[in-house]
Amino acid sequence: MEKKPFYITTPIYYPSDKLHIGHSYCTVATDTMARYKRMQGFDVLFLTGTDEHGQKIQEKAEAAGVTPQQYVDKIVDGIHDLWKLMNISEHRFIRTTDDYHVEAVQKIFRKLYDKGDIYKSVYKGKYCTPCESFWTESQLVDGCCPDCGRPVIDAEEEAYFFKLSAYAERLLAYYDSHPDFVEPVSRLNEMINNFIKPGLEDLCVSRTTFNWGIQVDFDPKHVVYVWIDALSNYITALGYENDRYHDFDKYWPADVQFVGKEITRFHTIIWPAMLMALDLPLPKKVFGHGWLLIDGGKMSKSKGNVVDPAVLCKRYGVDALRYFLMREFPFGSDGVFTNEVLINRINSDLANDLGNLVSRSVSMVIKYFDGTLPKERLAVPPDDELIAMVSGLKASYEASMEHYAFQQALTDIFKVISRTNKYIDETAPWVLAKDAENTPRLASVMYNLLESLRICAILLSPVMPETSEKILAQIGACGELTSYESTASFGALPLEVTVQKGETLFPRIDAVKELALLEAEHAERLAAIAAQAAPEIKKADKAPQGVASLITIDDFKKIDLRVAEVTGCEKIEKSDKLLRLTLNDGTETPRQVVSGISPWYEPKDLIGKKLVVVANLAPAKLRGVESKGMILAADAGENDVRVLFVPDDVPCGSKVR
RNA sequence: CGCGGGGUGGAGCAGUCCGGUAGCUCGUUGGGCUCAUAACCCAAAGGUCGUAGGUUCAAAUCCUGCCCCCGCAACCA
Repeated sequence: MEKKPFYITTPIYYPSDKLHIGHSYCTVATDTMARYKRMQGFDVLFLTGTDEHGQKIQEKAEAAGVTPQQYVDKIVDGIHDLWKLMNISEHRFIRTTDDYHVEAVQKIFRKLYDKGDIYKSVYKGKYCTPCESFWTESQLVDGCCPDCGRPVIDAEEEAYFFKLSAYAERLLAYYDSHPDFVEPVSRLNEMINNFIKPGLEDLCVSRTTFNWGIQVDFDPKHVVYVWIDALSNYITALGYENDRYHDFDKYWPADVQFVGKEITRFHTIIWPAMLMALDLPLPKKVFGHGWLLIDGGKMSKSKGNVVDPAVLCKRYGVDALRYFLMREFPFGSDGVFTNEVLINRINSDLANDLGNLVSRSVSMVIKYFDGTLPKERLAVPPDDELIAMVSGLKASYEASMEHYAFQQALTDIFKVISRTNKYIDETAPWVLAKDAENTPRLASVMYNLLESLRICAILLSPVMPETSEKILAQIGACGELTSYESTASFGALPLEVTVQKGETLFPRIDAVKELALLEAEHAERLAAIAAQAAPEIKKADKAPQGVASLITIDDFKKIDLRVAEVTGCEKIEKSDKLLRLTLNDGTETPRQVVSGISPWYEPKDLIGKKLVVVANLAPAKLRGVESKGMILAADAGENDVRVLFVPDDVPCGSKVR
C-alpha cells in the first residue's frame, strides 16, 4: 500500500547570525511532528532552510570582509551542525541561493508579470544622491540621510509591484470558508483587523538599491525583493518550475506550515495571495507559534540574553532540551525561558519521574528475577486502573498531537508515568519478594511496569528519540514491540521478557551549582560583547573623517543651538515614547518641543532642568502635536537615551557652539 | 475611544464560551517506604480569582466602569 504523503515546513531562517533557541524551538516542533507522522506511517517530507538574500546580509558580509556567499556559507554550515546536534530527523534543506531556486524564482516572477499580477511602477521615497540610497520617511534622521546626514530629495525609483490589493476579497472569502487555515485563530483576527480591513496595498517586490538577490531576468537592474524569493521556497523545494526535485504533485499543498508569530502576517496574507496568483492550492494550515521570551522580553544580542541551544544540548543532552521545549510551553503562546525553569523541569519530570521509574523497574526485575520474568502470573483487580489508563493513552495522545498540542500530549504521558510510580508503592514489590509464594504476583507487577514503560517510551519517541530507544532496549522491547500500532493495547510484551540494566537516563542536576555556573558564563558573554563593541565604536568615529561627511564651520553655524529651561512637560496621550515639552528659550514666547524620550524620563524629572535645543529646526508634527525644534540627547546604548543637561546657572537663550 | 493577549494560593498555569463546593505542576511543611537517580508514595498549610458596581437564589465565570502588565500598529525632529 502506498504511504500517504505529509508535507511540513519550518520558515527559512535568515542567516545573518548564528541561530538561537527560538529557531531551535520551531525546528524541534517541526521535527517532532515529522517523526510522529512517520511513526504513523506517513511518507513525510520535512523542509527547512535559509533565506539568504537581502541588504542586511550584504552589509554584514562587507563588514566581515567576505562575499555575501562566503558569509552565508559559513553560517549555514553552523546550522547544519546544529540540526545534527539536535537530532533533527531527515529533512530537505533549501537555500535561496541554490541554483534551482534562483531559476524557479525568476520564472515565477516572469509568470506573475506576464499575468499582470506584477507590474512596473515607481516607488516614491526620499533619496540621498551621494549615497545612492532610498529611505522611507521614518528612516530619516532629522529629515536627512541616516547614513551621511546630508539632506535628501523627493525621488522616485522604478520598481515592480505585486497586486496584493486585488486579493483582499478572495483572502477574506478563503478564511471564511476555511476556518482552520490559521491557528491560533486570535492571530487571524489580528491579521484581518490590522491589515486587510484597513486595505491592502500593493507590495513592492523588487529593488535596485542593492544587488545581493535574485536578478529579475528580463530587467537586470532589479533584484527580487524578499517576498517572492523567500516565500516561494516552499514550492521550489518540491521542484516547482525547476528540475532539481520532482515531487510537487505528491506533496503540495503542504499539510502544515509552522511559522513564528512575527511572520504569520506574511504567511497568511502575502503567501496565499501569491499562490492564488499562481493558481495553486493553499497550504492546509499555517500555525503561528509563540516566542520564547527571556527575562520577560525578546531575545536580543545587545542585551546579551541570547540563549545558545548548542550549549544547552551539550550540557543537559539533546532529549532533555527537546522535551523541555515541547513540554513547557503551549505551542501557540509565548513562554518565558529561564535556566531555572529548564533545570527544574528536567529534574522533576525526566530524572525523578521517568528516569527513576525506568531505573527502579529494571533493577527490580534483575534483583528479583535475574533479569528474566517467569511465565506464571497472578493478576488482581487493583491492576486494572493502571492498565486502563495505559491502554487509553494512545487515543488521547493522538488527539493532542493532531492539534499540535505537544504540551498536552506530553502531560498525558507523564500522568501515566506518575501513575506507574504510584503503582509500585501500592503493590510494594519488595514485600512480595520476601515470600516465594508471591512469585506469580510479583511477576505480574513487574510485567505491568515494563509494559507501561514500553507504551510511554514509544509515544515519547517523536520528542525524545534517543531516550525512547534506550528505554525500549532496557526493557527488552524490539521490532514489532516498538511500533506505534502496538501502543493501542496493553500486553504486547512477551511474558518471559528479559531486561537489561542501562546507563542512568537523566542524572539529577544540582540546580544551585548549575545556575551559578550558567550565571558566570552569562557574565563572561556580556563582557565579550562589551569588548567587541568597543572597537566598533572606534570605527564609527573614524568613518566620518574618511568620507565626505566633513562639514565646515559655516555649515555648523547654520545650526542654532540654545540653552532652554523646561517649564512644562507631559506625556502625549496614545503615544508610546513622546513627551511634550514647554521650553523657555530666552524669548518671550514659550517654545513647544516634542521628544521621544518618555521611556527614559518622567515629566517631573525634566521640569526645571536646562538643556540644549536646536532652535532653527523646521517645525514638524508628531502624532498631531506640533514640535518646534529638537532637544539634544545621546544614544547611550542600544536601548538607552540620555538627555544632555546644562548646568542650572547658564542663562536661558545662551547660544551653544 | 487603533488592534489583540493577559491580571486566579510563594512561582508558572488551567478553569471563563455553556454561572452552582476554586484545580494542576513546581515550591514549602509533616508523615510513609526502601526497589530506585537524597529519588518514589501519602497528607497538610497557603487564594476575599486586578478593582468598583450591577444582574442572579447563586458570579473566577454574565453586564458596566476603572486600574495595571505584555505584544502589534503608530511613533522616536
